[in-house]
Amino acid sequence: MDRLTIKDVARAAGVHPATASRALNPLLPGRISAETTARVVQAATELGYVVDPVGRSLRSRRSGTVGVLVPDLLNPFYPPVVRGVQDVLRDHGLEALLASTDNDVRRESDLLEVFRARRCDGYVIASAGRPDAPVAALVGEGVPVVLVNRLTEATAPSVTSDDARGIGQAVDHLRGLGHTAIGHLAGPTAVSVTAVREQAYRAALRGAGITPRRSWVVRAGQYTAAAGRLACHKLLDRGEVTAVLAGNDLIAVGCYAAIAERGLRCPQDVSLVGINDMPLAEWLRPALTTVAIDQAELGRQAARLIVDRIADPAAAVEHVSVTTELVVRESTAPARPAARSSA
Amino acid sequence: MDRLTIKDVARAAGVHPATASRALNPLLPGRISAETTARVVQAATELGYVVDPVGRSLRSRRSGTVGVLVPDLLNPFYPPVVRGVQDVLRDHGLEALLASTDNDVRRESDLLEVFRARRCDGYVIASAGRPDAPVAALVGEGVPVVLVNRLTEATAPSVTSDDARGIGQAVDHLRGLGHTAIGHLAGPTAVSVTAVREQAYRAALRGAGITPRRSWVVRAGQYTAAAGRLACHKLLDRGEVTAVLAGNDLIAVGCYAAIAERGLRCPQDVSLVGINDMPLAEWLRPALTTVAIDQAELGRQAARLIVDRIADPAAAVEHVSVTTELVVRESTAPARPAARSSA
DNA sequence: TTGAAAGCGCTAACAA
DNA sequence: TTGTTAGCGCTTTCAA
Repeated sequence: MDRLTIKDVARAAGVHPATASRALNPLLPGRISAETTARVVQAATELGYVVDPVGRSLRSRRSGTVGVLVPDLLNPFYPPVVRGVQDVLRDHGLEALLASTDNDVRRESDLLEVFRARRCDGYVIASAGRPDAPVAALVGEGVPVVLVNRLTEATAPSVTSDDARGIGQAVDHLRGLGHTAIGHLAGPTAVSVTAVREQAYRAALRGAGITPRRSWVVRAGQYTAAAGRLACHKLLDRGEVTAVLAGNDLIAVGCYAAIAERGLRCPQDVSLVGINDMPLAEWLRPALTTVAIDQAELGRQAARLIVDRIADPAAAVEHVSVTTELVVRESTAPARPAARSSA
Repeated sequence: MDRLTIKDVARAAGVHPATASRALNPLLPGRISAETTARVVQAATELGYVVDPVGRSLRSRRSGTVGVLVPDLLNPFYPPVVRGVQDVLRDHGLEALLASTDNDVRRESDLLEVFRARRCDGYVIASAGRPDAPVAALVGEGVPVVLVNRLTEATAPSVTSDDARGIGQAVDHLRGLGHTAIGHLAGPTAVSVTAVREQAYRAALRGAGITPRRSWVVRAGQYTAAAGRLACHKLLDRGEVTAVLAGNDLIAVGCYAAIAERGLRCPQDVSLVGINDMPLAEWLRPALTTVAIDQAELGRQAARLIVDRIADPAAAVEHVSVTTELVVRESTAPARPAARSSA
């Protein structure tokens, strides 16, 4: 017993294969009578026919496939994004091809090559590099591309989280607790959200009537707990701040360790705020106060945009912003009258 | 400027397209002279030709694609597995199609349907359900399938982690610290590793000269921190155990919360051991003692097996076991002379 | 609205 | 070892 083809369906319905094909693709030009369509659809259903995407793809030059590129699948930020993308794509009969670039531009361009060979209809690119040549080339050729959480290039649609809003809330929250010396552990400069968050942090401080100092910002080499731990030690060595805004939750995780290693307590001695609200954030002790980003929503919006773009590559370039919200848990507390941290 | 085809390469090399095709696929029957091969390869390289997988797939009935099914991409256990799979597949010129079943058998069979339509050359199935119909059907049809961390069906190759080894080490470790009442928070019965771990736990206790009691085992409804917290409360309510072996690290995360909520301390009052050594395990406070499973290795081995199986579907069915190792951190300590836990 | 014919890019089968 | 031929399954012309 071999695989069913459109010919089998056509024969069963008593029509030409081309007619059957058209009946099963109702949106395409060349409409078929309701009767015929019904007959074909019934035949297809009864036989259990499913189109062969390979044959279709070869002829139609569409693959029903979207290439999804993330910088690091091991970072808990991305799986929910991917999930959101897949859910929406599936609703539109599209499949996601997923790959992780490991923050490597060379690898990114290799993977794009592979995707292109497979004739992806579009691309969702969340790899966090600054504007880079391969992606720019793609966009330049008019291939449908949606950027997620990347420095917005006006030429491609994008989805970003409105980090500034949540960071503003975080700073206000800390200010309300009496903190006036608030540090920031920024991520690596190679990642575009880093700059966004750092600027939002400075703006929020000013908005709260605090003049940010250079010495309050320490750069973590990566968005990892290990890098966060080191950076936090550096920041606390300076003995100025009573609260820390970590560049993301993984960096915050490193802060817990650094704070404890110095014999300090969170939140009594140092208040800590993360960004992302990753799955385990509420389970840390103390539970992490953090700027929640709805990652799945980022993914869903990205999928929506790419679906639109595939349907009409010439449509206006849309930029979507997903709102963020401070989630207050246990890692923030009123500032001590006198900071206990300095040497 | 259109896409390059094999005809372009053939023309440039002065040979027939079929010859060019063969030259670029050295493993296939019908060997080509070294000279010709060199000429073709050079032409292909110079022109920047890459085969069109769609055309190839239609003709050869191979897709260069492996369907990878995981139960839940949001569970930190799986991303490293996926990563391992992808790395090895890529070395063999194969791509992974990835999907998450959400522990839903219905969804699993839908996804397999999609994969089959795309003519995957093989399947790596890590969805954790007990032996189920769709997968059994696949195996029955002789389609290359590799099972990861599932109840071994002798008919399909499989990769499992040797949980018994690490669990044995964990129990010995606790015994050595003076614990004799060691509880276990088992996962849901629907997941096949649950039974494996529970049995290993009982066997290890007996091996350590301890008679396991029924009341020492509580079942968590899911492999999540929330379920672990509830189950841990139940276990501690019984006031018997001084140490807990959690069914996995997520369950262990819930235990931290439960222990703290009862005014107990880990590890002074209750020792805790997890299973998996997930990325954040070492960053929890206290750092989690856990049975490390090399998830990426699970993935790599699975990929190796599926590659072999695709090459020779009739080859002997191989079962690979990946070793586990106890990682001692800070969540385990000597048993207190008198347990402080009971009411 | 439907049918006829052609061909997407590639490689398997056969022939030389 | 290489060339010839044909066709994988589908959809898109073009014609009726």
